[in-house]
Amino acid sequence: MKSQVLRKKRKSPSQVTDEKRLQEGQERIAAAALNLFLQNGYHNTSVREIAQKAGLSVGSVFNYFTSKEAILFFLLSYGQARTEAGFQKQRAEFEQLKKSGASPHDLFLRAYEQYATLNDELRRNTVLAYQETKSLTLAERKRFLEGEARIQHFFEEIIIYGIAQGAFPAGNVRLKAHCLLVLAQSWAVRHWALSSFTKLDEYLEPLKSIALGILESDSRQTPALVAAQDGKDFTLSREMTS
Amino acid sequence: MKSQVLRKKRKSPSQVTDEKRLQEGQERIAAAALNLFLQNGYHNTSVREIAQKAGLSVGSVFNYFTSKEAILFFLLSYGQARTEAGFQKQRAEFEQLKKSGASPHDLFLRAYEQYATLNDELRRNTVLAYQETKSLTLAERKRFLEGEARIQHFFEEIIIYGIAQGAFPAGNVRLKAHCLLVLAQSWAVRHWALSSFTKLDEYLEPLKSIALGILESDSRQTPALVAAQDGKDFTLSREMTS
DNA sequence: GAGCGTGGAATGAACATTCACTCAGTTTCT
DNA sequence: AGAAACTGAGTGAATGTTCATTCCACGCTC
Repeated sequence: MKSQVLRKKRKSPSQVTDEKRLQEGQERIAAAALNLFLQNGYHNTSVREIAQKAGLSVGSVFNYFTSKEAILFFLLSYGQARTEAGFQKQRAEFEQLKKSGASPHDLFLRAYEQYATLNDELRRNTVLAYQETKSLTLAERKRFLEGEARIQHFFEEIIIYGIAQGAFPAGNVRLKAHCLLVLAQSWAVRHWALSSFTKLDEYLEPLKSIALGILESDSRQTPALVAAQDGKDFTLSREMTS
Repeated sequence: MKSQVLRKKRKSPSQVTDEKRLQEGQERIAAAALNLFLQNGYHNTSVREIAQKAGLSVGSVFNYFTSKEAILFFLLSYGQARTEAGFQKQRAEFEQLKKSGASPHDLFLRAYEQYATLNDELRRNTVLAYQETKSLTLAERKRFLEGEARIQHFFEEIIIYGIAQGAFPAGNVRLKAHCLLVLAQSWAVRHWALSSFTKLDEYLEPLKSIALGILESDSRQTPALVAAQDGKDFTLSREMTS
C-alpha cells in the first residue's frame, strides 16, 4: 500500500524512499504524536515535542510527513481503516451466515461486539477523532466523515436484514444504527464517566442487552422515515463539512 | 451576579466596571466567538477575528475577558449553568410529584424531554464542549466535568426512584444514566449523521421510546455494580482531569 | 451655554513569544 | 564514493496580550 500521507513533491530531495522504513517511521512518529495530542491537544503540541518523543530531529519528521496536519490525518484514518478492514472480513462471514440461516440476533451481537472491541483497542484514536476533526482541512474532514458514514451503513444493513427476517420490529433504522454507534463510541469518548468499569467486558455485557433493547424498541409512533428505505443516499449535512 | 470570568486584577485600570454593560459586552463577544470556534475551532480563531466580528477592537476584548481562554470557559459554563438551572426548577416539582405518587415513567419522560430540549437549544455549546474541553486549564476542565457529573447524577436519582417504585427493573444505574445522556447529546454532537431529522421533535419521539427501552432493559446478567449503590461517590478518572 | 476637568471605555501599534517548516551541511549506509 | 537519511539553527508569519494614548459623556463653575 502506497502511503497516502506523504505525497506532495518536495523541493528538497530529502525524503525517505524505502517503503518499509517509511512506514515504520511514520508509525513511530504517529504513536508519539498520539500520546501528546491526547495529553495536550493537537494545537498545544509542537513538532519539536513530537520529534523528541519519537527520537528524531525536527527535520526528520518532515521526511516522513509533509506537515503536522498529515500526522493527525494519519492517526484518524488509521483507526477508521482498521475498523473498516474488520468489517470487510465480517462481511464475507455475514453473507455465509445469512445463507446458513443464522439468527439475526447472533449476527448482530457478533458484529456489535467486534465493533465495540475494536473501539476499545482504538479508544485513543476515537477520542482524538471527536476532538480534532475540526483541525483537518475541509477535504480531509469530508473524507473522514464519509468513512464514519460507511461504518454506520454497515449496521443499518444488519438491522434491515433482521427486520426482513422478522427478528426485530420495523423502526427507524438509521436512528437505531446511530444510537448503537454512539453508545459503543461513548466507551471511549466519555470514558471518564465510566470509571466504575475497569475493563471493556464489564461494559460490554450490559451494553449488549441495552443494544438489543434498542433494536427491539418499537417506535412506530413516528410515521416518517421507517424501515423500508435502505439508506443508500446517506448524505452529510453541510454543517460539518463546510 | 458578579462575573466569574473577569476576576484577576489588571495592572491597567482600563476595564469595564458597569455591571450591565459588562454583561452585555461579554455576551456579544461570546456569541461572536461561538460562531468562529465552531467554524474553525478554538485554536484557529484569533482574538482579532473575534473582535472584528463582535464589532470592537482587540484591546476592548480584553476589557471584558481576562484572556481568550476565559471566553471559551464562559461559553462552556453557560450551557451547563442553563441546564442545571432547569434541573433545579424541576427538582422542586420532582419532590412534589413524588409525594403525589406520579408514575415514574412520566416523571422520567418529563425530565428527559426537558433535557433533550435544552440540549437542542444549546446544541452549539454542547458540540464545543466535546471538542474543546481539552483547551481549558486543568482546574477549569475539572470544574466543567464536575458539572457534567452532577447532571448525570440527577438522572441516576430518577432511575433509582423508579426502581424503588418497582417501575423499572434493577440494573446498572450509572451505566443507564450515562447512555441516556450520551444519546441526548448525540443529537448535537453527531448531528451531521442525523440529517434525515429536520427538527428535534422528529428525533425526540423515537428517542423517548428508545430511552424507555434502556430503562427497562434487564442487565442482571452482569453481577457487578448493580442498583443498590446510590452513586454518591462519583469520581472522575485521572485520565481526563490530568 | 461655554469652557473645563474627570474618569470610564475604546483603541491599535508594539512586544514578546511561539511555531511550522526549510535547507545547507553532516553523518550513516551500501 | 555516492546515495540516502538525518540534523538543528534559521526564517518568517502569526498570535495573545499590553499599555500609552485617544475619545467621549457627564457634571461643575462662572
